[in-house]
Amino acid sequence: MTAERLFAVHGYDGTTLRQITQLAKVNLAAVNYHHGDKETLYLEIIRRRIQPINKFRLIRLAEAEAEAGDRPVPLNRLFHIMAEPLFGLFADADMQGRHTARLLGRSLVEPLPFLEKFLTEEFQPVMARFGQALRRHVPMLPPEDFLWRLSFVAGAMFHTLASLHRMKFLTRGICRDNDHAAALSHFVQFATDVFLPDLLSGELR
Amino acid sequence: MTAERLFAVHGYDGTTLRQITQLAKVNLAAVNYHHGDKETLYLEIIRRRIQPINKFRLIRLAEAEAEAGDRPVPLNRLFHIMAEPLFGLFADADMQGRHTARLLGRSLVEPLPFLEKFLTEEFQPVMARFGQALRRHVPMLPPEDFLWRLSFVAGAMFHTLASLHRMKFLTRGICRDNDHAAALSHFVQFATDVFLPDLLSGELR
DNA sequence: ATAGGAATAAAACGTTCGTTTAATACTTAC
DNA sequence: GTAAGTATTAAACGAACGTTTTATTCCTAT
Repeated sequence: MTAERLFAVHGYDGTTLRQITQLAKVNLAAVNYHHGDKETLYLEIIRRRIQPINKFRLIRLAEAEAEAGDRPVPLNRLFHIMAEPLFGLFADADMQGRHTARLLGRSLVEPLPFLEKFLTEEFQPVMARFGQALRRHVPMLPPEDFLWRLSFVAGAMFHTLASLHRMKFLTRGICRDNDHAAALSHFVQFATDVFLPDLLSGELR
Repeated sequence: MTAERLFAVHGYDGTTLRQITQLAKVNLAAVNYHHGDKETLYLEIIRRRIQPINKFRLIRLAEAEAEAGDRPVPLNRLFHIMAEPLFGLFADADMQGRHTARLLGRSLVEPLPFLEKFLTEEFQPVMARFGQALRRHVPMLPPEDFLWRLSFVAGAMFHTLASLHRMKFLTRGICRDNDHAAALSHFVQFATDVFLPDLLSGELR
């Protein structure tokens, strides 16, 4: 979809229906006829991408927990389950996935009022179950500390999704653009380290 | 400034000059008379905030390095120098600082074409010096790994700046809104942990 | 006191926006 | 084959946008 790319690059307000319809070579009125208004179009695009991802994440989480039995799911596996479906978007054969990823990274940070309710409802279940599983690794960490760390890690992921397309520029040529495999493995390692029980017990600092 | 608040909340494209001038009770034409066009206004707002902060950070960095002599500046001090002037914006007596912080967090993530050159020139020197100082703590870490971690930590900081005003919502009431002191101390601890030499040497994992 | 430049104000400029209308083409079913 | 529903198109709508023009007020220096 052309709309997805333009929204990802220029944002909601920065994209016009005329840009979309001209580039996609469809009639302007068609978008209102099929999708209602601009806000609905945007929401449908987001939903079509996010819902399968979150369902998939919940399934993978349940699998991992069943497999782990009484033991907690390993940290790196937890973060892999959460991050892989998102970074995996970049692996699409066409360029579409990376636009999607960028759009998601944007939408999760930009506070579009008409999107807030949907995003909350959509992410609440997966965040709740993920948070529980993660919590088992650091049970005596104060809830506040836990949530600060989780927020930092989430911010790192969102930021990566939104800027993976210009990593080469940001790192002065060292890291490659759209290298989702490297991003995923480095992120999982990074996030795992942030919640290492031995680290957080304070005996290393 | 009213413009700063509106830009911070609704973004560049989502804010109109008419909103700004009506809320600020000034004439619409005055903004074009005094600032040229809308892009210039936005850039001036950003510059007026960022330049003092980056100058201050470079001074603090030089002080810390002089004080440390041959030894590297401690990790937590490095991150404190980088983060404190930004989170410190929330400490302004009026509400202005937190809008500024949110605006910066937004601007550093949203790719506004007319801003890119300025931001690059503005942040390149401080990032270069800071990167060097940080590098001394993990000299054998491959440059790629180093930059990935640095990118994650930067993303965490930007995201925190842009969303500190709704931490209570995001943490379901556990963390408070606009708690810049907690944000700073938790972030410094977090970032320090991410670059702990003992951690990165791999012997803990 | 007054001329001249700087700031403010009101009004209008031309564009572009999202959306709607109204007419036409296409598809499907009987 | 034709009627009914569905999809596409061109054109127009009113509103809002950033910016400019023109007129007026304010300030300052001689």
